[in-house]
Amino acid sequence: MVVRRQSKMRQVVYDTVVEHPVHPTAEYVYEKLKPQYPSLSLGTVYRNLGVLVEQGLIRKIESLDAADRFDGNMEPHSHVQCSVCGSLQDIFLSYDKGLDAAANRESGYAITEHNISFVGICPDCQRTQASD
Amino acid sequence: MVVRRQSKMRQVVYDTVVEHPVHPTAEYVYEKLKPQYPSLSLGTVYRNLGVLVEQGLIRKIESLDAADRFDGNMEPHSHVQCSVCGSLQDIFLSYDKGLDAAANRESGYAITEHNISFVGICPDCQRTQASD
DNA sequence: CTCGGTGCAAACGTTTTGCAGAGCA
DNA sequence: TGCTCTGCAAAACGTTTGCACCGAG
Repeated sequence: MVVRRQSKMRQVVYDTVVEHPVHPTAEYVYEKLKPQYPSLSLGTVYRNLGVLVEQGLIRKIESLDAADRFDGNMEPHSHVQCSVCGSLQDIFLSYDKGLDAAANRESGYAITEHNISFVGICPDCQRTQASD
Repeated sequence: MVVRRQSKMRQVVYDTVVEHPVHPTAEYVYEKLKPQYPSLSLGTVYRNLGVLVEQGLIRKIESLDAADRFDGNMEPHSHVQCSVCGSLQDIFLSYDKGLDAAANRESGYAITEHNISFVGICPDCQRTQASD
């Protein structure tokens, strides 16, 4: 891998992902930083997110939406996404190695990891729907 | 929902998804049908895949690749994708309702479903790598 | 001075959409 | 006839990339 320099932009991109409670999209990171760094470009955000993922500092997670989201919490954990409003939250479950073994038995694939993603309705949207 | 007509194109799109062992992308379905239906357009394939998903006849599944894939098997099951060649295969595991309950306890979301996706290396690629 | 980082804009691959015409019920 | 389906092409969308310049080491 290429040796990376310290970079201001990469640092603030990283901080934004880690600090933000909801796992942000690239677009969100861009919008968030733009006021403070008016010269920032979206390409740089994508480039730095890519570098950070490659360095194992953040993870890319899929979501119901089209856009990728990024997660600064590297502890193994799952996610639940609200099918109504799209909000995404962490779920911490113990990693079940038995699933990998079972999957290997069935498929012959050498399993390296699994991801469990939940779909549901968040507390806020439950309230909103109840009061309809 | 709008009342849908029977449609030849929708039928053949459906058949292609269901019959194909590997879960095809929209592009693949298009390429597969084009020789037999030269006037077919990619827009129609996308539209029909969308309608079929909406009708619950097929599922859209995420993959490591950029393009969505579609799955004509509606039994609840998981998938494993090869991180080397991208091949995708079904995995049948019993649905563990306990996971949904645990996720609900942790997040407060009303869980409607979960998906387990495995990443691994397929038998073919294992052989190829071993012989390197 | 060298090489990585950046901004900008163009390009990319996938998917959606507006429109006018075709065709089933 | 009415309404859905279709082909076509353009556009939308998230993302990547080529380029020239900037700046840290």
